[in-house]
Amino acid sequence: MNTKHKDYETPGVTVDLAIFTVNSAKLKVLLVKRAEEPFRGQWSLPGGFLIHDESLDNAAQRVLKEKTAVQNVYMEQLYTFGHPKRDPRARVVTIAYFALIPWKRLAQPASEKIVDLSWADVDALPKLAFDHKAILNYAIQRLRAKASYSNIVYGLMPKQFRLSELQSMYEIIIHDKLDKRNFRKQMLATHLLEETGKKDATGAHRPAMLYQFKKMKIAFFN
Amino acid sequence: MNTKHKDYETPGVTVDLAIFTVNSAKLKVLLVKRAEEPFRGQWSLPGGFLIHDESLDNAAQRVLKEKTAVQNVYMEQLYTFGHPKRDPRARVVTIAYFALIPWKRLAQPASEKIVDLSWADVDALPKLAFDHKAILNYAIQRLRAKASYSNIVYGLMPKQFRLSELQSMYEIIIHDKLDKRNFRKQMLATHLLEETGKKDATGAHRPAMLYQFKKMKIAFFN
DNA sequence: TGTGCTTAGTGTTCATTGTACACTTAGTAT
DNA sequence: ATACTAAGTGTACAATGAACACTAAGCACA
Repeated sequence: MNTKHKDYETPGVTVDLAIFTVNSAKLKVLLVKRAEEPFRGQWSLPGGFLIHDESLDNAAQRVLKEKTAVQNVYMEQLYTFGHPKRDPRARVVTIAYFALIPWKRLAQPASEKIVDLSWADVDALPKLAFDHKAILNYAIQRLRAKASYSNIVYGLMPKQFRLSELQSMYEIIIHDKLDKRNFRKQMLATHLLEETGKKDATGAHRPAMLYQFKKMKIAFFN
Repeated sequence: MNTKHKDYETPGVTVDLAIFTVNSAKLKVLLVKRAEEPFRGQWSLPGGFLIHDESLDNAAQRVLKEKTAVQNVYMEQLYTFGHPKRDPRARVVTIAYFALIPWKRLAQPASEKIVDLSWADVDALPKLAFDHKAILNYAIQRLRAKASYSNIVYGLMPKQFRLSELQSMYEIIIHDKLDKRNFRKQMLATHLLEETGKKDATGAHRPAMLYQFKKMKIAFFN
């Protein structure tokens, strides 16, 4: 258990977050412009070193709150990346998380002010620092996979929404068109949705019933 | 990026392995009796500190080889555990892996000799050191889940086998009986199996055709 | 006020997949 | 030759998934 043996080492331990939202029909991820070496000036995933007495989940929550000012959103541990050369200066192992935030919950004016933060379209990413491109690809893959067999997409929806909005969210994530009638049938069959009684009368057309989730809990279909 | 800041710390980083095999119709996991404090004398999952210039996967492979003398078996990263108090003496973050080994590939005489190693029945586990019980439960859950929607069970089979043996393996993992005719239909429909032409004529009954996997690659059904 | 535009909302048919179920075959043992 | 054991095989029915088009309700504008 002696961590000072010459062959052993105590790598730095960080958490990195792939924080997703959807806006303007595009899947976006939060990027941070690095203020320090290495990769100064390049875009990267938000992250930070593990702090004393803080669990991994807590560290991820802390970073999330620092960068987005939101809490209580869907977050899960993704994978741990530890290639010896992933940081050019020192050995750093990073535990990657991914999080989902409904666009409406983001304080847009505040985050727009911070020039070093950017919600980047995942289909038009800049060059990223470290191995963050690989981490992000892994996160996107997981998000897309889970969207097709769970209700993880719930994490991106506002409190109340039209079924057509929910369908659009699925379509954006899985990159495919869905049949309106089948989609509604399936969603209502899960009994995870409930009518609010309210109607959304915006637009020059028939108003839509607003729905909400009975409780925000991730369920698995099949 | 300064890891010496007072609030930061560089925790120890280990890998721990849940190494499974099946023998006598029971799912077994490899345990190691701890020779040192903390938890001296208690059973634990095999593991070890990360070594300089070694990737996480390599570290896991190293531990696997040290304890079982096998290589080239199915292994995947499971989850990373980092509760601040999971090791009573120092902060240690551990990246858990799980591995599957066909019983026949284990050099039984050699491993039996080592009194500090034990293949424990997962339904009759001793008290485990650290949070290894939680890690193991997580691993078992993942194994059972994956068995039902992938061909991960392949990792537990010998080179050649009867279909009835493959069915038994599934039944042991998922803890349920399967229909013989439906099972065979489904397995052959994947086209991942091929007849060897050989027959296994052991036992006082009709000999069975021996099958093998076309290539050991994990596929997903559904 | 009525005509056109837009999105909301709704069922049925058909194809595919999954599930339940029982008898014959080929060998060994006695 | 008879009994025992596991191997091997097909069909009918149920459940699920996929394709598909029209009516309803509101707004805008002439």
